Amino acid sequence: MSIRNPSAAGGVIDPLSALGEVRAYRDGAEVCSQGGSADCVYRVVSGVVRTSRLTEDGRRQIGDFHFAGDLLALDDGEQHAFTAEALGACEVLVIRRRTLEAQAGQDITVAQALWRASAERLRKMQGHLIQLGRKTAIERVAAVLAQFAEQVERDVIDLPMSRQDLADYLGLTIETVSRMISQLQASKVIRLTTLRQMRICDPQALRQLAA
Amino acid sequence: MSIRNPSAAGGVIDPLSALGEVRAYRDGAEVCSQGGSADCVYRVVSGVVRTSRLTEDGRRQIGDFHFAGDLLALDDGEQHAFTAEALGACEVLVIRRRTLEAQAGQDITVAQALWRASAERLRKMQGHLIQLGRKTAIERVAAVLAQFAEQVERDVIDLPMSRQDLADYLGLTIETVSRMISQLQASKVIRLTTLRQMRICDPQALRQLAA
DNA sequence: CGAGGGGTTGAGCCGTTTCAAAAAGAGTGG
DNA sequence: CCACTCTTTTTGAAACGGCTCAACCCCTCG
Repeated sequence: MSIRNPSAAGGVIDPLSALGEVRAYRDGAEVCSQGGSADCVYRVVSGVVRTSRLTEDGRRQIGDFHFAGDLLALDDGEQHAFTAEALGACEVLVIRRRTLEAQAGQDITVAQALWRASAERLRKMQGHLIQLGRKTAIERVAAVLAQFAEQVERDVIDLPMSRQDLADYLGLTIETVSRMISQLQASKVIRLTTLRQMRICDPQALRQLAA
Repeated sequence: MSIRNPSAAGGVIDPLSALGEVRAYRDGAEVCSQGGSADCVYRVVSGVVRTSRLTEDGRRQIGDFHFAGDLLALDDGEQHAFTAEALGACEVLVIRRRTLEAQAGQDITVAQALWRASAERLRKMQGHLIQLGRKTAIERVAAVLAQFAEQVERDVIDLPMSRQDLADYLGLTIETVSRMISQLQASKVIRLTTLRQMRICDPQALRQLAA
């Protein structure tokens, strides 16, 4: 979530950062590719990374938007199940999987960090599952906006992703997302300042709509 | 998935079974409850367990159907995010979370088993996510049936769950699930022997439909 | 035999998608 | 700074897939 450096927060040296190198990615750059051999694990240092998966016939589902501190590709076996791409400029800590596994075998704090990170991903994914399975369009859009607002702890949120990205995250079409945003604006719950920035005018109403 | 005892397969003694006790549950019995304090982790020994989550207004989403060997509640923090219930008679290995964490701190094989189990859940959940976000009703139903058939490696599959369970797993209504099953039967892809048992007549067509 | 619970089927409705076009930005070169 | 183009977003109208509501069926059980 929004924890920048979970381990450092407890006064402990972050056990992961020493295991890999930080790489910079520019907007749209591919961090790893679906189907590619999964020999690395990633942690977002700065910026936002989107993970997505393509079906054979071209339908896309976005797994999540990952912010600083989030670990990626924990779930992969032989091959990456997801493509990860930078939304805007990003820095990502890249760790070789073998290095990480070796370290997890020696260092308990590493093993626990991995387990905890996996558990957090699982929890987030469960929420996503309910969104897609049981919520209406307006609920999904309201929920994702509320989530972003909570993450930055502000009423003004910047959207690093396109409407298409939002649609593919929410299991909707771009048109439906656009309509829901317009609807939220019409009912004075939010107000767009630019296409990619909005102000939550009525956070309570937004949470209510998110159900 | 269908791995009965991943560790024993490699000739190693299963590191988890010694850490808890096996309990028996009868049909419909609750293994753990959403919102209840998450002080245990579970592994299905025999039978099928369904995990589900209820929204405040009563909508239900089933997370998964868990078969022998599957670990449950790995994802939970303070409270269980899901309710787990027995579908038919079940045996479940119940392990205290504190015991497990302590053991994971000492025994690398335990820590790795946990990580691997989490990774597997994560992967399975990603598939589920695409189903809910991007697939049509017929594709979802075909996919879950194909999945069951693959699991038991037979063309005759027993459904331990009700139509309502299937609907809540697939993000559909009971009527739609029923219609899709009828449709599959009309097109000779499957054939119901009883309400809860069917024969896959054309496995290839089923996979095709699952997309 | 009657009651009750799951499952199926039908008709009509509604929310989301689809297709199409206009509007608003963003980027480029003069 | 303005014209021009290209892309993204918004809006509109119509079609469609899945949902809702309701009746019916089929078992099981008492």
